[in-house]
Amino acid sequence: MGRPRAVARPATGLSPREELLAAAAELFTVNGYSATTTREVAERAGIRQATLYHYFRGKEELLAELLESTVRPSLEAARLLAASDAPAGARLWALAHRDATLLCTGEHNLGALYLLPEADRFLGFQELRTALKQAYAHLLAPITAALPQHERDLRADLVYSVVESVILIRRNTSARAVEGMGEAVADAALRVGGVGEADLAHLRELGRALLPGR
Amino acid sequence: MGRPRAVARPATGLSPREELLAAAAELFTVNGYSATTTREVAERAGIRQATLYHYFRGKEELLAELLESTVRPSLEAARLLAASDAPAGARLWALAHRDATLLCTGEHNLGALYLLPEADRFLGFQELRTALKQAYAHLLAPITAALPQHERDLRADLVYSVVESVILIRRNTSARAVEGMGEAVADAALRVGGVGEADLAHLRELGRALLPGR
DNA sequence: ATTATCTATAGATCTATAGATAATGC
DNA sequence: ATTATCTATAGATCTATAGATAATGC
Repeated sequence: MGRPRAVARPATGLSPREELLAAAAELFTVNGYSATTTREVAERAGIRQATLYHYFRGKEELLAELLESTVRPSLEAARLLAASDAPAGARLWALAHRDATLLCTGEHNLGALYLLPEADRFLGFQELRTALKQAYAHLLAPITAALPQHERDLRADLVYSVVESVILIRRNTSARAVEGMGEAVADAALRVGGVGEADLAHLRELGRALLPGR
Repeated sequence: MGRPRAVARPATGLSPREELLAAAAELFTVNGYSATTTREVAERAGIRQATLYHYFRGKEELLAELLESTVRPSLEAARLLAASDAPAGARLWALAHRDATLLCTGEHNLGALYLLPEADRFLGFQELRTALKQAYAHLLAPITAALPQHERDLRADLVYSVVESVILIRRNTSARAVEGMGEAVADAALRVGGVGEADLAHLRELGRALLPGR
């Protein structure tokens, strides 16, 4: 109920709030946060600009919600894998696989939100992301145990950003080449971590068994 | 000559044009393009907003210039290495090293400009970047010759984005941990490409000899 | 005369708020 | 009465241009 919309449209099955988030997701990822106006978001969702404020306190709340809801599933996967008793390398492979797959699938390239300069200001999001990064570092630790600390930190950064690079690949190629991306990225993450081909083949086998939906 | 500035400042040795570019570099990389106003850029450079238009046609020209001047040195390195007769793997290592070092050094994290959603619109820049990406793909080709085409393309994307991930690392850690970054990234690029540890040690040796300043 | 700078501002936004309106529910 | 929406708009920008000004050079 409530006053009818000025522009009628076929129902999407989404709530107005969800329609607004979907519209913001598309516009923020493609055009950026500051370049996107509340009017564009609202009209794309089929409502007038002012009505957006019935569902969100402002533009910032839209981005905050998108950022957190995007990183949360990855963090959830990290927590599940932390409980497993498989070798760390296998869990790292599975985490990278799951994460890359999450970043590849989905209507929009939501990971691109992480790259927005504005994302740094959103502390709730940064906290979740730091936790995720630590999960990677923790799983990598046994693999790089022999290296000096400085090298280990660098490896951890590299492994984490190999996974994030899916975002760049998806943007650059603009194709939705999801096929095999999970495995390719998980392999790449372990290779960058310093795992040799023989160990990798073994860990990949174990890692596959840890993937969801099995 | 010309009318004196409203706000006097110690001379920087830079031309007004260069001061404007430096100011824009800092603001665009930290706050983004759309979030940065011409007033902020100008006042940071020590002049009034309107005077910016004496040196640039508009805000877009500032970003266009920064984007192209950032990617050009990498492309230059790629062209020099294309002429070498060292093994492709060694040249790939050297290119990744040079590129990572360029992205790490420098006052601002200029590579972050590549990540701006607005960068896609700048065709001159995109052309240069495509050429650089092709240089990587060309050097990687002999290494992945045995793989099916789809895998090869994916590897090429991964190798290229390992190098670009330096931008993300530099932003995330906010430290200027340049030390060893070139070698770490070049190693990581070859590992992702599928080079084993024994070959890597050899190619690294050859690659070092190709670095500038030797 | 030339030039680098300035002040002032037109015109076009953009965000967020105020308050009206047109539905349904009780 | 409640609520989701609307229209209208205040106030705050922001970009780019017009035209004045204060130097130097000839």
